[in-house]
Amino acid sequence: MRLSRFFLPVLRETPSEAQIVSHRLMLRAGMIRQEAAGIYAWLPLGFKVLKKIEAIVRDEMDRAGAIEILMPTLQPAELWKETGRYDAYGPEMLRVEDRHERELVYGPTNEDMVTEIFRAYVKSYKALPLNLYHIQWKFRDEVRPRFGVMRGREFLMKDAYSFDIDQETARKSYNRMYVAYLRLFSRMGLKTIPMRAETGPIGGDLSHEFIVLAQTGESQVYLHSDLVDMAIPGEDVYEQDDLEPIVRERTNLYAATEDVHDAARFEAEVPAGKRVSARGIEVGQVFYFGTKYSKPMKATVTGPDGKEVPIHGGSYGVGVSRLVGAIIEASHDDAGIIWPEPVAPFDLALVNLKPGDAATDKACEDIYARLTKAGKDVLYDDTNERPGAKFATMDLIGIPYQIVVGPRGLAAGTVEVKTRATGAKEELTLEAAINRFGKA
RNA sequence: CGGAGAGUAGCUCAGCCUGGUAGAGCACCACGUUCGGGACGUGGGGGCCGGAGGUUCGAAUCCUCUCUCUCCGACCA
Repeated sequence: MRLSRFFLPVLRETPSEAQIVSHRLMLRAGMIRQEAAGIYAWLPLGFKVLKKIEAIVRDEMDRAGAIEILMPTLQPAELWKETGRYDAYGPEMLRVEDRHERELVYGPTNEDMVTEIFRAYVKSYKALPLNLYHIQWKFRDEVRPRFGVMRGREFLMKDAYSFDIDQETARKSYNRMYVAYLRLFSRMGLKTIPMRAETGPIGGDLSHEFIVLAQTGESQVYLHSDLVDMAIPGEDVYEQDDLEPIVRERTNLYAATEDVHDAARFEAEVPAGKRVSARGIEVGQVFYFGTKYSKPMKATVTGPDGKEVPIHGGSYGVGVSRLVGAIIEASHDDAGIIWPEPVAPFDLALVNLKPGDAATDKACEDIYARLTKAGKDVLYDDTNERPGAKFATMDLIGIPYQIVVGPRGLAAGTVEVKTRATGAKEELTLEAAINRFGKA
């Protein structure tokens, strides 16, 4: 993409409404545009990142054996009345009426609907376990939206729902998602810690929140320091039938958000030198809720013994749009965002320091053409901005690598390759620079 | 939903107290000089001053109502 043809409305000044760093940087980098309180339009740069995150989530869910569907944003109110949540959910749920005066809700979550879909088709235990997920926009009419996309009213969420014949197998499904979450956040360059959590309005009795440690986190968390650098399971982990050991290794160590924090237990279970108290951002949550929905909704299957039993369910959410903010909170510096490579909006930036200079233009076009052909997503800054402004923009939008091409370097036969995260600069020949990134 | 604050140009803000036909910096456009870490000059475009009432000869400015947004708290992926 040529920057001169791209739509990248970067702001030099910080919009006054933004308080936290991720919100400020997302506005400055031209990633989002606020349209109403807690409601954002995604501009090209932000949308690219959102899609990258979504793709990683999807890929990991598929690996873990979940099956993607897509449920609508609007749901009939009857479904919610059937489970009693129409009243239980409160004003946070957006309710609308269509022209026939039928009540609809803009889905804040999908347990009710997915259970309805399940019960319509699945009648035998032989179809289990089953895990259906979708990635869809949700709406929760928060009293006080804030922090940009970190707490919007409209947000993109991946929600998966597992169906099992009994508690024991449901536990396996739960563990599978637990491990999938460890991997999926790690793949985005995030360190997340699973923590015991309250179950909230979703209900149930087994739940963990996945928390990114960040100084600007919204909640206080307490944990055993060994959890921080625990190895992430490899991609072949799903071949194992029983993931309990991996889960147990973590749940044996104390980790809790302040809602469920027990100071006495914390001190009893964690040696003084291992106690960590930090701020965190919740990016995912897993629940096991048993028959909470299957009983009232009569989502039953016939078991091997011929008896009809309600399925045991779990639900598993990832805040996809929130992750964009969370990643920035965890990875930025004074100059701007530092994208982890897997979620970066572009693989690398190519900076032409002197457009109009024949040799510089030619070198840039050459690099651009060859890297693009090699499958790299390159942002080519071919604008007439002054070099300082170009560097500031590139640092702000946080593309992992920059190839800087100018007459001075070319005279010496080199271009500069900069790594955003470390600030490291190398002088390479043009060929060396291309080869550095050109192997697709 | 309680408490606090803000709505004036795309962004950051001044003007309001003490009414008199709307400003600055940045951004944008043109020309020129510049050009390796956010250049400079000259000229230019852009605002029914959130909305509705009211007071007044006259309202961005005073009064009333209303909408929106932000912050702190309680609540949440």
